[in-house]
Amino acid sequence: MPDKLVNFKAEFFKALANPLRIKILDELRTEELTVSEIRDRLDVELPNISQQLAVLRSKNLVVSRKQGNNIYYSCSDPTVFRLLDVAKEIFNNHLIDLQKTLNEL
Amino acid sequence: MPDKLVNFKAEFFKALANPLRIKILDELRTEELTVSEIRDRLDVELPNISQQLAVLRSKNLVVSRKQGNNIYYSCSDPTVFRLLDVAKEIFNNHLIDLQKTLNEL
DNA sequence: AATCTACTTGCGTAATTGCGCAATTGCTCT
DNA sequence: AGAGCAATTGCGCAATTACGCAAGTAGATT
Repeated sequence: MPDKLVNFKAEFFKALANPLRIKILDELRTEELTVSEIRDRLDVELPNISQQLAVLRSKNLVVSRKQGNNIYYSCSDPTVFRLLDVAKEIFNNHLIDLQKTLNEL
Repeated sequence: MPDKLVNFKAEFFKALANPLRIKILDELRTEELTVSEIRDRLDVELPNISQQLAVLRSKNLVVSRKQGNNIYYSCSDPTVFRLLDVAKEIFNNHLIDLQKTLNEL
């Protein structure tokens, strides 16, 4: 695997390696939202949201669009949600394994 | 999304958020390998490999099996590779977007 | 032009991470 | 028992990160 690709992946996963950023992305699954709307939904301080959005922006995970007084954020590539879904699948697999282990006791 | 799941995902992506760990996982795509074999393939200090394997182990991304003098590592859930593949896909999408932007200039 | 709104940036602190090096553990085989 | 090999652990340092708070910016509205 070429180094460029490996580093991209690492940077990419780093961007996802934070609960708040995952929650933000999840809010953007179906709609475009302003920073304040995200704040209201997640009940987190505005600067914190803004900062994590900046991280997501820098890794091109979200794009922003200014309209009037607001900045609307949306996900730039819906493929990202597949990552979240696969992660959930792995989570479920772990639960199943755990259950199997418990049943064997 | 429940907090348990969000945190799991964050922890999980954190485990993937490192070039060396990604390289290690990629080596384990097709075969079970000892720590020394991984070291030889990636040309990295042994303690470093061992440390990153410990991270992967703690997040249940790999499992180990002792045989004779060696410890064999393998990936516990091949679903993980789907994550790496989706990440590559996103990487490619970015490249395509970049190219489009360049062509428009 | 002054004010308001929406958002971003800067700063400080505490916590985490990667990695090089040395020391140690745990097996295996004489 | 002890030599030898494979792997892990501990330690120290530099770098990064999250997040709370305060200050700053930019465009809209009066």
